[in-house]
Amino acid sequence: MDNNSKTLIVIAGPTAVGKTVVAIELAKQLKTEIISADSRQFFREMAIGTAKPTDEELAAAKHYFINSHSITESFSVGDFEKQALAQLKEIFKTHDTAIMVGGSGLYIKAVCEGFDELPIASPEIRERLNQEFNDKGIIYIQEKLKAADQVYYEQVDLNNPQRLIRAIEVFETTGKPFSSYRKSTVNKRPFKCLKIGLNLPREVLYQRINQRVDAMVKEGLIDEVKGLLPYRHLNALNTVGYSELFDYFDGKTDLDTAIELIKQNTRRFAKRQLTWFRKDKEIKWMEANDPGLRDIIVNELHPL
RNA sequence: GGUAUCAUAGCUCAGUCGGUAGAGCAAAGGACUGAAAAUCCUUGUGUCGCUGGUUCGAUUCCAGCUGAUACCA
Repeated sequence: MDNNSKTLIVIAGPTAVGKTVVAIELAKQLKTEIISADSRQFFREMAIGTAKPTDEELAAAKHYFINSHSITESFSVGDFEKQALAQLKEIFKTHDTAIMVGGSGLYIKAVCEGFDELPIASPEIRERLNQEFNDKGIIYIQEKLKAADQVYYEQVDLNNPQRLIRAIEVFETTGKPFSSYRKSTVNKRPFKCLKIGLNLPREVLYQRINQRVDAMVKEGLIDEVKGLLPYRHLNALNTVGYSELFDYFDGKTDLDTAIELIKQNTRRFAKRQLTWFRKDKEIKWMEANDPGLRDIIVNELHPL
């Protein structure tokens, strides 16, 4: 069979918009499986705070990258790209369509367009650079980048330590400037991506976010976070819903304030997701509460 | 009922010795190629409570009204 007949239906959109339900209904209708593109839901130790599909939902359609990794493993976008592509290859052996659902724009980009061949830096180098940043400040890091990669220095947001350190660690690992790797290659994939963006009026979305946070608290979010206190230094736990409660356990805020902050930071997160997805002109936007949504998406698969 | 104080951005408030106003927070917009639920950047949105008076000009001064708060009855 021709590879071009394979289609990955991507369901994107901000958190709490209702992506999970749509993806599962679609998977049932198309009798296919789901790849999750969510940078936190693959961690099995984090459950309530990441709003994973329920056991019932997981039973309704086969999901990949839910509870597949531990917070103690390092699992980057690059790893996700490779593993997701391998998984899709398997799915496409027996299916013409597959579904990818998630709110992590970079992860979706990894699968649909891919990245340039970039080296993986050792954790030691990054740790050392982070330490240097803490000790000597942003100017020092900026100067270090300027010496290593003048081109990227002129493009990058110089106030963003993560960007600066990433570029320096690539240089220190390979001896070649970060900018020399950046060619914005769009990788050829053996399938088409049909990107659907789900959205709701801002007010409705924010109301859903607030309600969902309250529901998480009722389900036991606070105990979940308490149990993860020993792992709080891990990157996986630098996450909305967890950071705020760590502050509560540190006595920096009271519980009500922490919960309000979770709501606020989740709203801000949703806004950032929308900014990312708006930039992607391939996305077809739909109202998440449209009752005929599933059929509209299926119709997109068979244009007249 | 009386007296006093207050009324300015979504919220808390500053300010204009009379020339239509600005902070913090909230919010909005944006960037982002292996940390991405991360990280970073930008932006003030206003009948200055209402109606009159004085004035070239009133958000500012004056009067009345409305509302809030405190105290006195």
